Amino acid sequence: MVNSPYLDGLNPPQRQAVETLNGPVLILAGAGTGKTKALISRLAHLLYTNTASPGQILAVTFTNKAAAEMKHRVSALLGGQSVEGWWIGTFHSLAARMLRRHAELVGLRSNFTIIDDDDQVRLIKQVFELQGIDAKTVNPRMVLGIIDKWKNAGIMPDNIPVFAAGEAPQNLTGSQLGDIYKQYQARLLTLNACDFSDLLLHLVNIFRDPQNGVLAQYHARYTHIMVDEYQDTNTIQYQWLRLLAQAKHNVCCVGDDDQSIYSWRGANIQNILNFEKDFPEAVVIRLEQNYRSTKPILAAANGLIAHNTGRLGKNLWTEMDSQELVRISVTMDQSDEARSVAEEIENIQRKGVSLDNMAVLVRASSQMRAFEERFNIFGIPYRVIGGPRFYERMEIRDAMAYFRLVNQQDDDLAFERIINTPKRGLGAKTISDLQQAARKMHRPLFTAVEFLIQTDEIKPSPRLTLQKFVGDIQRWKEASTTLSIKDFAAAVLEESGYVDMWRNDKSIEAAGRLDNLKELINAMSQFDTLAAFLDHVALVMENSERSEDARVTLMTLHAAKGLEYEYVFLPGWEEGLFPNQRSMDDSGLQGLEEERRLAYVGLTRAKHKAMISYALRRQIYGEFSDTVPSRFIEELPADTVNDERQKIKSNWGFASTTVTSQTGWNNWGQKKWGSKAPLTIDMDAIEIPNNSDFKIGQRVFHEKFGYGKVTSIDEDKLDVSFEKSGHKKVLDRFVKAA
DNA sequence: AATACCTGGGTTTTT
DNA sequence: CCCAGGTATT
Repeated sequence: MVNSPYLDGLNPPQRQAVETLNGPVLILAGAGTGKTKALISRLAHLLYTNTASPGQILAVTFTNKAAAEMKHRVSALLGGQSVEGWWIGTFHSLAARMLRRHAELVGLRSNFTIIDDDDQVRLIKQVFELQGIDAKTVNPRMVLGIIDKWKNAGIMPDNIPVFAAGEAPQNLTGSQLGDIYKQYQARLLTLNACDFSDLLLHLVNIFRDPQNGVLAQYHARYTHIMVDEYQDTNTIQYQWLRLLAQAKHNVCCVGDDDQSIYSWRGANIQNILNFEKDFPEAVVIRLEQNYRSTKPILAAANGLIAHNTGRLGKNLWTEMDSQELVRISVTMDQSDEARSVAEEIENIQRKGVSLDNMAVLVRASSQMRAFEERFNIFGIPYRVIGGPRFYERMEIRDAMAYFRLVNQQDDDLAFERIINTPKRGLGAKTISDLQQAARKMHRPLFTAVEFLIQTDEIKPSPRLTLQKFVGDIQRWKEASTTLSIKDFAAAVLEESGYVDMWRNDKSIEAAGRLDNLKELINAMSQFDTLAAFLDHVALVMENSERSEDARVTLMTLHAAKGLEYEYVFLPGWEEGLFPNQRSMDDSGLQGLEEERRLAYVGLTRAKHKAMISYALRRQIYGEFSDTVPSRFIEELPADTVNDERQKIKSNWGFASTTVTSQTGWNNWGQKKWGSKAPLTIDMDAIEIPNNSDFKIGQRVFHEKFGYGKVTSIDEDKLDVSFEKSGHKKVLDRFVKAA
């Protein structure tokens, strides 16, 4: 065999996973067991042994990050060789690439637009209007959610489920929903566009039609298929895979049923079981040695996930001993929680640990604000992953609409978005006239307008404006083929008056928006064609914000999958928040178990130390409510945790009190959580500190805020007027008498 | 047609 | 509480 450095340092099951090149392979790989390493080594092995050439390998990942990582590592393994053009990518990006070649088979043209969720909503609202459905009584997003679920399950408009009377969601009838779905799809075709889920749905439909011979082409092309994060595949993705793999059966899927956290998006753990059914000769390999976390962390995670039923079963182990247990702590409220995390971050940093090695993983993005605020006060640099995204900003979407319309004139959504942005004096009336005319002509808006401006149908003033607009688009279209992408973009934004619109805007955000537009133009320079750039934005949608300096990472648990950090903070472990109430209401025990898997994912991100916390009160929609600690805390084996609440208990010595939970999250919607019986909270475990030893007017010292005078006292909360930091509400245990 | 107020709904998670 | 979208007002 050829030199094979990638085989060094693999443990026996990893090595088996790498060397079993032919036939179906299912790798059940626990967190931190080196599955990516195995997958990448396997890809290298396929090449080194001449089992497959790059063009014959299809490597599918779930996230763009994972795809980028795989490309990067494969390239490194091959001595820096470029992997450009290899079939490594997410389900959606690979599907888009394929669909562009066969678009006409489903009634699209190859330059079809992939619309974002903002446009989806706008489109569905238009469909509502056509059907006389009031968008105020029926939530468009909900309906889109239903349609998307169907799409992810491979359900076409003509075979949607039958709803019993009154059973259909959103107070619509089943036939109404079917009509909406149908019209939505029809509108998409008219716009020469598709939504995200369509990429796979269309392709599966193409594959299923033997007449066109497309599937046979791909069967001949791809000899080996690999899939990462297999537990997160949904039905349509699975169908796509199975169709592609059914000829040669050389398919290798890597997954962990304990990390399945996307069932809400249609992911189906059953796919793991289906795999063994569809490919009965599959070799199943388990990777169980964890190279990431210490024994206490792993024991805590194992103990927690053991509460789930219906697992495939896995026994993760590690050789890494540690005295550092999983810390559990409690704070007064979320800002207190954020402060305590910030302080701990500074403590860890003082020990010489880089901020890059620390992460705060939250259940819901609404939790992030408190941390961002506190990090800003403390001056702790942080990066947010998965927050408001660059490409979702208004100015970026506007700019993109210009580019989209230049690329593809049937894109009415783009047309509508920019026709009067910046203001060109075209009011709602004119625009709705145009829409009506276009509808009558059965033409996209742009084509209709192209025609109308040659007639006297439109009044002189809007006519002139539209003539200019149409001329601009046509000219830019020309420019897009002659100029560099960057110059083209700059020209469009400048000549359209869009940049000027923000230059003339005196609001505070205007400068930031201009910066973002500059950044957009810069980002575009990496692309050869406009189409390539548009695809990138539609499919990747992520901030490529790469900063040199060390930062704490703040993100959701979902976004954290696949990542690892030395120190991991897990705040907000409260009933209702985590496990999330809606998840449990919607999906019952299944929902709870998915939440638990999410907790498992969180814990197993930590290499050295995990720190769980919760707040006694949390503000939801501006209102404070009392919380109950997450059941997951109880589920952690006692010998794996360092429960700091115990210390508080001995310090304050309080009796147990029965609290009837009337507050909780019941202001959130109409739902009340869990309150079958009054909840008994062990007040020993919760800090209600002694009455303050402080008196009004007393001079005190606070670590962060310095010296000040107490102005009022409310139980344990002091109002202090600090000499340097001004008036603050602080907890008495954070100040000393001075 | 452009601005200023107001209301109601939202926060689970994302390719 | 905070935002987007809608309505009222100019």
